[in-house]
Amino acid sequence: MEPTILHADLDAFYASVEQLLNPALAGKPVLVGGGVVVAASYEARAFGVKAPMSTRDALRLCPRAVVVEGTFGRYLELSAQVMAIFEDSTPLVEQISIDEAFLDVSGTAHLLGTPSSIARELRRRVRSEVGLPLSVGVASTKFLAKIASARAKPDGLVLVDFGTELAFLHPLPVEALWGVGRVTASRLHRLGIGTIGELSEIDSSTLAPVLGPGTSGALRALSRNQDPRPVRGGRRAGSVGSQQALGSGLRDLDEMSVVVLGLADRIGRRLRAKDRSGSTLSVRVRFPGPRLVSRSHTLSSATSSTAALANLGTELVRRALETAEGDPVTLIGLSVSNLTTDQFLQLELDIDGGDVLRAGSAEALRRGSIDESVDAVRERFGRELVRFGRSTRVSSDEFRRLAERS
DNA sequence: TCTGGGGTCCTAGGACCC
DNA sequence: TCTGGGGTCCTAGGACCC
Repeated sequence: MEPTILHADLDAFYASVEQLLNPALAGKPVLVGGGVVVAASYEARAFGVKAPMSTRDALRLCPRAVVVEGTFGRYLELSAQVMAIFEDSTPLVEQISIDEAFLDVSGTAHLLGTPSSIARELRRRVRSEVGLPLSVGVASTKFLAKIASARAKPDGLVLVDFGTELAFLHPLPVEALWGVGRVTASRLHRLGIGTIGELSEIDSSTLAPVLGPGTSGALRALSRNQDPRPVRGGRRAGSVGSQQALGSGLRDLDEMSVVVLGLADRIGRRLRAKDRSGSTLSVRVRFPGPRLVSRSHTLSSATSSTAALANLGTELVRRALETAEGDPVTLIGLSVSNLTTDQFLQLELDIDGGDVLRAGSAEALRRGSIDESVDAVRERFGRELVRFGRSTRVSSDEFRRLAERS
């Protein structure tokens, strides 16, 4: 018997795709990104280049590197092809980013062979059918499989068999743990803890005051390879967001509201394309320092309307600015959470003095041009949209006529 | 350290309800 | 009106990941 959790991770994904699409780049150091390196091929990493690093610094380390801007749409396509191959080996696939996923093969191992032979087959198929290198870790828990796949890179396979987990885990630095970043690592170092083995020996009365009871308990459990989290298939995103850096910064709220409108439009379109709506809008504003201020608001019903997100977003930015004392804003981010899946949408337009027009919209109509329809209705009546949420279907000839005119 | 843009999860306080 | 405890939701902030 072998452990049945796999972590499959594409190697230097964006850079590998660029090398695949343009064979002239194969075997050469490739940097993907603009001002910042988002991904670096292994040939570039050999010179010490890492993401994220400024392109200027990266080129100093590796002057022969080829810089490409990146083609995100192609990355999504190839990612979907790879995920489809994963789905062939088990229905329990939990995609955690564009280039990696957990697989639980406990249900299919008796049909397809041992977990490590399934992992070899995944690597072979992704290489031959998509053309990309894939590394896989096989272990008894999720986080250990993830550490194993990192050890397998580039283009390898690592199995951590039953009984060998702690011997594999304990010599590693605490930074190898999923969830230990810069802050937590430096707190652990101050306690004299450098390796996962040392972490496993520390008692909670020492650790909890430094990291808090939650993080302390979780890390102590991980250091003993205790990770009960199951592989969850069919997970959907819990939030949709977009953000924009603003260079040296903006001070004028009108200029910021233009940025907010652009972000709201991007988010609104992505939500509508997925038939989803959200009821909580969060705004993140960065000031020099850097200082981050966030403001959020929860609506009584979910929305995917560009106009509604933009109006509320601008209001939240205005509230965030109250803390700023004239500092320039260097970044604005918008994010919609509390997502629901749309079935039908109902519009209520406040026309005048308590006289409310209700108009229902069928899904097909909403998909194409609901925002334009809303804007057309609003223009026509000169009133603000007051409610835009999920509801049961209400048919309305009046609305259809208005929408058709737009 | 920041440079980008997309996310997840956790914590803690306060409001509100039973 | 205050006594108590428990649960949920909202908001703000922070750490972390790719």
